[in-house]
Amino acid sequence: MEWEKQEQHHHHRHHHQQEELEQNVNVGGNGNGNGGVFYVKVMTDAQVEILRKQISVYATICEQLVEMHKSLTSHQDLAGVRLGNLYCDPLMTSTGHKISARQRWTPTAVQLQILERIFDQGYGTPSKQKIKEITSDLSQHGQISETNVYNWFQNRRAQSKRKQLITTPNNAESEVATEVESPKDQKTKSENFLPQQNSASRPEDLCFQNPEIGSRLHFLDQQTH
Amino acid sequence: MEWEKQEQHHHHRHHHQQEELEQNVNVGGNGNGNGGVFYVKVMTDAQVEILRKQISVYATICEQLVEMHKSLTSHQDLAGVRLGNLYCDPLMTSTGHKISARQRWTPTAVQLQILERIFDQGYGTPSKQKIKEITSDLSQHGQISETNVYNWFQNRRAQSKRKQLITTPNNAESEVATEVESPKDQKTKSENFLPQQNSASRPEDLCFQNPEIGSRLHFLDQQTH
DNA sequence: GATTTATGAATGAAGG
DNA sequence: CCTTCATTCATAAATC
Repeated sequence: MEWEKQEQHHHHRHHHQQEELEQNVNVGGNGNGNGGVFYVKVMTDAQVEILRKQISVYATICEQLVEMHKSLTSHQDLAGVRLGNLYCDPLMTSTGHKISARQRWTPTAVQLQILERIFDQGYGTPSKQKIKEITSDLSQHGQISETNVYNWFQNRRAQSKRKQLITTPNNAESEVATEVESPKDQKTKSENFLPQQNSASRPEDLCFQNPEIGSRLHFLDQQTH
Repeated sequence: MEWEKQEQHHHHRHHHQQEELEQNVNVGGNGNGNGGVFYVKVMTDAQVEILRKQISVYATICEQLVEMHKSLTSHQDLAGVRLGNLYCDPLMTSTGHKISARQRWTPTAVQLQILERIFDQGYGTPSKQKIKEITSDLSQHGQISETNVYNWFQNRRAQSKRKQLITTPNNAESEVATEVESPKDQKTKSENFLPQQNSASRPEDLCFQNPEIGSRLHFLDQQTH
């Protein structure tokens, strides 16, 4: 749609508010020259649809929250928390064919959270003894081995380091179309969505540190009522 | 900000899709006198980006709610709930599933050509220095980052390898039940079953794999079917 | 425009 | 630790 096309034109622009103002003037000033106020739709249907889609995802997350609460409070240490009617295929096909099992460990949400917490506490790679403890703890929340834990810390640290390297080194936002990337993300030619800018726009920051954005939150409240 | 002001002008409207459509017609019909329908860009890029940020904030809030809930419901062994310091990329759930859209890099034709040429020269994964050079070169032909280049080579090599395996099934294996992974076969994700509770405890999976998502704003009606 | 395919990206694991 | 590879997931692009 038109917005996408324009996005192309703005590949190298900066996402500053000044431009927002300018463009807003354009919108308001288009059409006839009379100074009269007419009502324009402020979002296209497609845009609204995108919005709706995303919001519905969050809605579902909230729903899942409820489900999870029920599950966890009713049988907390059950091996499998059944969320809704997830596709939890029992392990067999009708033909008795070999089914490929997931061959690598995948941390459960709870495990991940715990791991992250430990990681954030700042100690480096845990000692072997520590690993054992952690593994023991985590095994309450799913299959896990010491090797898994060890690898996880190794990889987590590497990831952290990498991110820092990419985020830190250049501060040169000076001139020409510095479409600076955040760690991994690329946006480039966005067709459906808006360019995700650098880490400055991390919602965490916005949410907990940037009062301005925070105050804008109620917009969505309006939308969803 | 501007956009909010516009919102003010429309305070009387409801946020229903039908009305969106109607208003769209209005937009098309106003302005200059020609009877043709023209479309104006109704949100500036900056405005849309702000919106995106807001959504992103909600994404984070939802995620943290989920995390918090997990903590509260399974915290027997946990000291306290730390919401703020969770590792979480703003745009992703803790499981790495993307919530709000983040565009992924797509190589331009020229970039692709160059990359292929370098790849064909046979050297393996370029060194970091090489990566930098390549990235630098390619950036003349479009948005790109070193990570993109690195990933590209990784994936390209893997692809090459896969193809070789497939086109060289020399040794006639006992064809009975050994359906080797064909390149398209990798989508059989629903075959994850495993005795672990992994998949079952990840609400996010459900969220994003549910095809019903996307059209409705029904908050808690979402899963009732 | 729904479904399928190709591929960018994320990450667990292995090797050094 | 670092690098590399294998696997997986999400999605852009292609196809129907």
